[in-house]
Amino acid sequence: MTVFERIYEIVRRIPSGKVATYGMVAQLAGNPRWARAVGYALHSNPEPGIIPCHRVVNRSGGLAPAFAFGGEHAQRGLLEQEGVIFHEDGKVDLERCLWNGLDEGETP
DNA sequence: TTAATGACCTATC
DNA sequence: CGATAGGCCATTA
Repeated sequence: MTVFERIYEIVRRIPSGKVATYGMVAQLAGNPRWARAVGYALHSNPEPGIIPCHRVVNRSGGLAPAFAFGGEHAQRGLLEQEGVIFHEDGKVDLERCLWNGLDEGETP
């Protein structure tokens, strides 16, 4: 049992059309300082295809400089396909697509 | 066990 | 706004 497993649980819980930040995942995982561990966990990506790493972005709303799926371009396409809004800067609209941590409980 | 690594975050200049 | 520095943590070799 590792933080690893826990992080995957959180990432998997991210609903489509929304994105979560490493810090958020870390916090949901149990500790807000696992941000780095989260990045490492996804980098390891022991279960590709099951873990939507493309839904995980940094605090700026931008992805890693070298995404594993095929680059940031691939991620942008995937997120756009899910309904995530992107800015001209190539960053995600955290104001609209940032996951609040709830599977369905929105905040109207 | 020690040392090294990393897809982070925050603060400061 | 861009760049730099430091700090935190877990995983791997």
